[in-house]
Amino acid sequence: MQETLSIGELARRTGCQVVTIRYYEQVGLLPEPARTAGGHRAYTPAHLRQLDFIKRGRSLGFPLAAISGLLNLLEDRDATCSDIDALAEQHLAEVRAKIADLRAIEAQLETSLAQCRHETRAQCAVAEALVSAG
Amino acid sequence: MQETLSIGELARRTGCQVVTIRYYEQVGLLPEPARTAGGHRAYTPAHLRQLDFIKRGRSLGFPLAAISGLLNLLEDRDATCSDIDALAEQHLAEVRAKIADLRAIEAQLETSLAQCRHETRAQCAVAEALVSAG
DNA sequence: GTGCTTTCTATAGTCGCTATAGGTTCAAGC
DNA sequence: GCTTGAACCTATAGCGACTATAGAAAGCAC
Repeated sequence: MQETLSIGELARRTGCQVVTIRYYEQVGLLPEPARTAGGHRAYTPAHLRQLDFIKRGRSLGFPLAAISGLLNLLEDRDATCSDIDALAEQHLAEVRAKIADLRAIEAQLETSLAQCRHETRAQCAVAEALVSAG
Repeated sequence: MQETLSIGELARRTGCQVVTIRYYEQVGLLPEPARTAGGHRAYTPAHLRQLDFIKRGRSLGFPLAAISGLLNLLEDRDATCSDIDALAEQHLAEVRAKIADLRAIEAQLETSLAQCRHETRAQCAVAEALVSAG
């Protein structure tokens, strides 16, 4: 009937790892595929599309739970564009918060490293920043 | 002889959580303290200083392994300032790499959200970015 | 001695995989 | 038909840095 894909082919086409695909199935993110007589997974093109979606979501940093929510929204005929955008907005806010955190860390490390004269260990500015309050 | 601190006091003074302090002991980052007759941990001011150090390292995003390395360097009389700075430089590079990743994600999310007209679900730019290659 | 808070240990869960062990199936070549 | 080697199967444990839970014991004020 339908052409199917082995888990290896699916991995190659999506850029996911085989173990990761099985993991997605285990946590309910990817539906269980049919099996061959020998018990090997036989995926359909629909699985390929869904895994592509998951992969893109992951590359945007969405956690698996959010991707699961997005998949539900896409299947829900009553869901609106705003519902989808709300998830993306929320994620964007988290991404920006992380960037802000990391930039503060970057600035502190830069300052300490710039101040350091690389002379004696006792005067190391990096050590200083860690030992005393700053 | 020496005034000691309970784990709760140590937590309050350092801003760590009690369970986290016990975890640090478990993984060998904080030395095992003496115990009271009843088995409660009795910390010294040296523990307080070390935990403060760990806390500052964590707030700079250093992984526990790096903090362990830094602690060893501080105790090693032969270690130089450059040894310490090398660890910080390496960490700074990792922080910058993460920032770059997150900024790319931020830009993509911003673009999708800006393009979205919030009209029909089928035309949602965010969904579009996830469903089709981009 | 009576409560109440703090502390104790041990275990399991979080997230998103990754690694390992030990076995089975499949596809191609002969 | 048979062999070989790759791909596949399940189950389990590990990563980092905690967090949560349960049930018991200690400590301290009144």
